[in-house]
Amino acid sequence: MRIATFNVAGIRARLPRLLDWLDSTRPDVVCLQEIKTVDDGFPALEIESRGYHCAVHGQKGFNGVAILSQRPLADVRTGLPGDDGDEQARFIEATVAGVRIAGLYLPNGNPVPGPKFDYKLAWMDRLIAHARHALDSEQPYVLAGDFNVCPADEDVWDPRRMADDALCQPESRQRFRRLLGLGFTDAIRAVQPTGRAYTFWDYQGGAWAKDWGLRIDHLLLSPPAADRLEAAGIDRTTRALEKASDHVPAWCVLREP
DNA sequence: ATGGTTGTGTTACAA
Repeated sequence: MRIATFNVAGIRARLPRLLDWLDSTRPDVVCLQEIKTVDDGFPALEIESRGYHCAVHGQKGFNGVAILSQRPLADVRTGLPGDDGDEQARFIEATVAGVRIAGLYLPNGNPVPGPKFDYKLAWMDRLIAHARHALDSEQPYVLAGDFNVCPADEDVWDPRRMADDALCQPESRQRFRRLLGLGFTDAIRAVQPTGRAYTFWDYQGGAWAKDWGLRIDHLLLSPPAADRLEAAGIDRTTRALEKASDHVPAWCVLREP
């Protein structure tokens, strides 16, 4: 089963690129972030015409997540538990062929310090609590999405210039490490333990041309999921296309049981 | 030097 995550930065602007990529790579499941539209604005017909079911958790103008799957999506849940007052559409979860898959768009958190950074850390605490609960099941569990966290300095084009950024703060990294401490495996680092594996290049300042990137899109696998890990990678070349997202897809392949 | 780019949905805001 090939599972991918892709921050599209606006589903309507990105639809041609997304459809081309679906046709050429044919992932079984795709977690999308930053669709930036309400449920009714999601181009479900076009995506269904490529053979994908859609589960959507949208929001007007900002955020918004979705899961696409060639096989039917079961037990869809939307919203991260732990704060009934949280209106931001950043979390969706569904089961495909016995694998529980969460698609998440973690808050950016800039500027630091401030209320947005406080919200990021609180959101990560809720994610840790939810993930710990999900691990109680023997069911394979995958957390896939834009985590807005660079786990280590080698995931940053220039750690000194990014030192004040919310994506690189010790508090953000500590919470990411706490997820790994629960037993999750970082799929990309499992196949490529060191070196550059960027998934994001800013639109500004010619970042792509200079390879000024960040690794912030991740797939975390529970132990029963990691046992089935066969391959993982990053579709770097999509960043060079016309009308590209500032993120590229990251993916992993789990052996069929 | 407080810049630069993109998307959404109106012309400000988030990333």
